[in-house]
Amino acid sequence: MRDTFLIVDGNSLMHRAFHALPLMDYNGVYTNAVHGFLNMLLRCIRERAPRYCAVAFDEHAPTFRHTEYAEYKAGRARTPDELRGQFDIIKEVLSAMGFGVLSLTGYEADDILGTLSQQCIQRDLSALLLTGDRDALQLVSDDVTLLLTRKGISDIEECTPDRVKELWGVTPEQITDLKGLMGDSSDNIPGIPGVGEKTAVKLLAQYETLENVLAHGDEIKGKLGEKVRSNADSARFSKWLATIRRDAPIEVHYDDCDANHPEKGVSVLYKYGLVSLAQRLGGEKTEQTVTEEKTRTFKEWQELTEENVAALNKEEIAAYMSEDTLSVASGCERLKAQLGGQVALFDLPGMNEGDPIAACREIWQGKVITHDGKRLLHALREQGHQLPEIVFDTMLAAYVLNPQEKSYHLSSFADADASGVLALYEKQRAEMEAAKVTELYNTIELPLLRVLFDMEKTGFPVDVQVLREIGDTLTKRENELREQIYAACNVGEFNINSPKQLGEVLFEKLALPAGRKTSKGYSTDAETLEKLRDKHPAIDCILEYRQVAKLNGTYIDALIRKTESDGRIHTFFDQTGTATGRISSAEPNLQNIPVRTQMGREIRRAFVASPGCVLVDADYSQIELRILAHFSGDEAMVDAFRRGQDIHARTAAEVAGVAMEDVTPAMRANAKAVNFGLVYGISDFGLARNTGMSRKEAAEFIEKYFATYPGVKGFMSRAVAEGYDTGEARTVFGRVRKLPELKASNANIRNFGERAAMNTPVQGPAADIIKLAMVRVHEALQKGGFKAKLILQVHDELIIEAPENEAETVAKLLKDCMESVVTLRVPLVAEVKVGSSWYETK
DNA sequence: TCAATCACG
DNA sequence: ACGTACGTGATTGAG
Repeated sequence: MRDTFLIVDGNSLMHRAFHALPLMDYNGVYTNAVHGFLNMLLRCIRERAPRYCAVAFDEHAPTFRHTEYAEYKAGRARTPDELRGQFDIIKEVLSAMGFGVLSLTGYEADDILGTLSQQCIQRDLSALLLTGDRDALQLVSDDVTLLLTRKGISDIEECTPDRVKELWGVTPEQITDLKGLMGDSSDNIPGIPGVGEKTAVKLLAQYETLENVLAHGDEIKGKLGEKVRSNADSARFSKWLATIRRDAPIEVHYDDCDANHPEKGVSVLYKYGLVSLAQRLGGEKTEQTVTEEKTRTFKEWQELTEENVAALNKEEIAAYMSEDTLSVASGCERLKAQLGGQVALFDLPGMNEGDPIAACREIWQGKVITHDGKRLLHALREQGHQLPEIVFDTMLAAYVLNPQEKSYHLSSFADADASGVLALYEKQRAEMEAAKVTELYNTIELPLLRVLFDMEKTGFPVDVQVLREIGDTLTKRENELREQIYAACNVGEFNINSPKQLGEVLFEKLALPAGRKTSKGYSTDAETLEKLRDKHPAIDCILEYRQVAKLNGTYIDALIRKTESDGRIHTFFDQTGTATGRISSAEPNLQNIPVRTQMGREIRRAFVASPGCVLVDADYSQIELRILAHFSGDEAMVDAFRRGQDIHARTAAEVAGVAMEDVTPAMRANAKAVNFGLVYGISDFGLARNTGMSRKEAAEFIEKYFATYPGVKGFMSRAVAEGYDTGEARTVFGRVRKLPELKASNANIRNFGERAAMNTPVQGPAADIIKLAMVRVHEALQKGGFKAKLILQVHDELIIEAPENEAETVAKLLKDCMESVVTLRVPLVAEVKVGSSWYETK
C-alpha cells in the first residue's frame, strides 16, 4: 500500500474548533481552538495512520489590500482577538510534534492543500486532506481523499469522487464551475444572481463546464438566459475566486513532516496547560520505556560518591510528597524514602548500613527545597521525624508567579518527582527575578508557610457539647418550621431545600408574583423572597427555615465531625487558593463561621480556648478603605482617618454637604454601601441592588461621591488604565494578578476585568499586610518565649490562644505588630479583645 | 459535575 | 445593548 500524506487546513479547522468549543484559557492565554484542533488531528492520525503530516496556514500579502480580490475577502468577518493569538501556539505545538507547518506569503491554506496534493500525485503518494472548507471538494480525485468536518469538528465525512457526485450532483472538477454559477455567500463569491444550486447543477449536467455554459448562453431560454448572458464576467470572476491554486511555489521536506511522533510535543502541551492531551500522548509510552527510565535513575544513584554522601547534610535537598511516598533528591543524586509504616528505604550506596531513619533525620537538618512543603512537614511530623528548614517551595513560587493557575500540582510544572522539583526551582528563580516577585516571596510567602503549618498543627479548641446543644435547638426549630410551611402552603409535603420544588409551590401553586429568573427556573433566593414577605404567611417561615437549615447543615454536623481527638479543629489554610493574595480556609472553612445574625453568632460560643487559656482576637479596622485612602492620597479621606472619624458618617456628610451631626442612620448606611462598592469596583447597578436606591439615584450618588473625593476617582481611573496598559494588576508588594478579561471583546467580561483591576490593588495589599503581620507575630511569640500561639486568620482578623497570664502582654504584642507592619499616610488600627470564646471577643 | 444558595471578609 | 458589585468554601438537589 502507498504511503499517505495528511495535509491539513489549519485556518479552517482552527476557526471551526474556536466556534465549536467554549472559551478556555491558560494563564489568560486562550487555548480552546488549539485544544479542539489537536484533539481532532490526533484522532485522525490514529485512525488513518498517515506517514506524513503537514498543516497549512494562510499568510496574506499586505499588497493584496487594494485589489479587487481583497475587497471581496474583506467582507469576511475579522478573526476574533481571542482566536488570533492561538495561531502562534498551534504552530509551536505542531512544530514540536514534528509535523510540517506551512505557509506562503500571498497564498491561503487551501492553495497549499491544492499544491501539496498535486505534488503527492506526482510522487505516488496518496493524499488525505483534512478541512472544514467545502471548496476543497474540487481537489478530490482517485489519489486525493477529502476528510470534511461536520457539526463543528466532531464528525468527519470522507469524500471520494463518487461521494462528491452523490452529494452535489457534480464531479469534483465541476465544483469551481458550480461556484462560478451559484456563488457562495459565506465566501463572498457573487456568482450569477438568481442561480441557485439546483439550476447550476442542471446547467452543468447539460454543458459540463462554466465556459461552455457561457458560450451557449443564447441557447438558454427566458429570464435565466438573460441573467447568464449579462453576468458572464461575474461568473468567470467567481469561478476564478473559487479555484484553489495547485502551483504554489512551495517545497516540502518530507523528513520534516513526520506524522508518527507527536509525543515529542508533550512538553509544549504542558506549557499551555493542555494536560489531558499531553497525558494521552505520554500515556502511550510502552512498559519498556518506563522500565528504561527507572534504570537510568538507578544508575545516577550508583554514581554517587562518598564525598557527596558526606556533603548531604549541608547541601540543598529537594523533596516531594506524592500520596504516602516521599521522594528526595540532592543535586543530581537521588534517594527515595517510603514513609508508610515507619520504614525508610534508601537506594543510596553507602547509606544502606545503620539506621535509615537516623540517616533521614540527618538529611532533614539540611536545607530542603519542596513542592508543597507545608504538606511535607505534616507528613514528617506525623511520622515522628525532625522537621527540616524549607528554603524554597516551588508551589509558592508558582503562586507568586501566577496566582490563577487551575492547579498547583507539581505535574503541571515539572516531572512529578524530587529532581523535577530541583529543575523547577532553578527555572523559577530566574522567572521570579524577571517578574520582580522575589522579595514578595522571600519576605511574605515563604516565611508564612511555616506560620500556617504551625497554625494548622495547633488548631482551634472546640466545645463539642455546645455545638450539640445548639444543634438540638436548631433541629427542633427546623422541624417546627417545616410543619408550619406545609400547613401554610397547603399543597402537601415537598422538599423545601429544592429551589425547583419550592419555586413550583410558590409561583405556580400559590401563584405568587415571580421575581428574577435563574437559568433553570424561578429564583427563590433570600432577596427575592424578602419582597414577598407580606404576600403569603409561608414566606417568613421559609426564610427562617432556610437560615436554620443552613446553620444546622453547614456548621453543626460538619464542625462536630471535624473536631479531632485532641478536641480541636485543624483547618487547612490554602496559600495558593486566591487571585488576590488572600489565604483561604477549608475542611472545614473557619473563615465563614456565622456572625451577622444572632442565631448564627451563637455558634461562636463553641469556639473556645483550652483550659487555663483565653482567646486574644484582633481585627484591622477598615483596612481596605485605609489602603484606598493611602494610595489615592485623597485629602478628605486621609483627613477622616487621621482624625479617627467614623468614615461612613463622614462620607455621608461630605456627599450630602451637611454636618456630621446631621447624618441620619439611613444616610450613613448608603454611604457605607458606597464605601464597600468602591473596594469592589463600583457600579450604579451594584450599589442600587445593595441599598434599595434606584439605579439612577445610585449613579447620582456615585457621581457626587467622586466629586467629593476626586483623589479616589483618580486612583480608580489609574488602576483601570494601568490594567489595560500592562494587562495586569500589581500591588505595592509586587503581587501580580493577570487581567486577561480586559482583552475580551465581550463588554461584560471586560467590565468584570475593570472591576477586578480596581479591587485587586485594594484587596491585595490588605492581604499582604496581614500576612506580614502574621509572620511578625509568630516570630515575636517565639522569640519572647510565649506559650501563646496563633490559631486563626480571617482576612482582617487574627486569633491567638494564650495562657491567661500571657493574655495582657500578648494582646499588646498582637496589636503592635499588626499596626506597625507598614506605615501608611493614615494610621493602621487593630482592635483587640480578649475572651474565653470567639463569641465573647466580638 | 453543575447551579443555586448562603456563610464569611 | 447588556448584565454586575470583589474575594472565598460547603451543602444541596438534579442531571
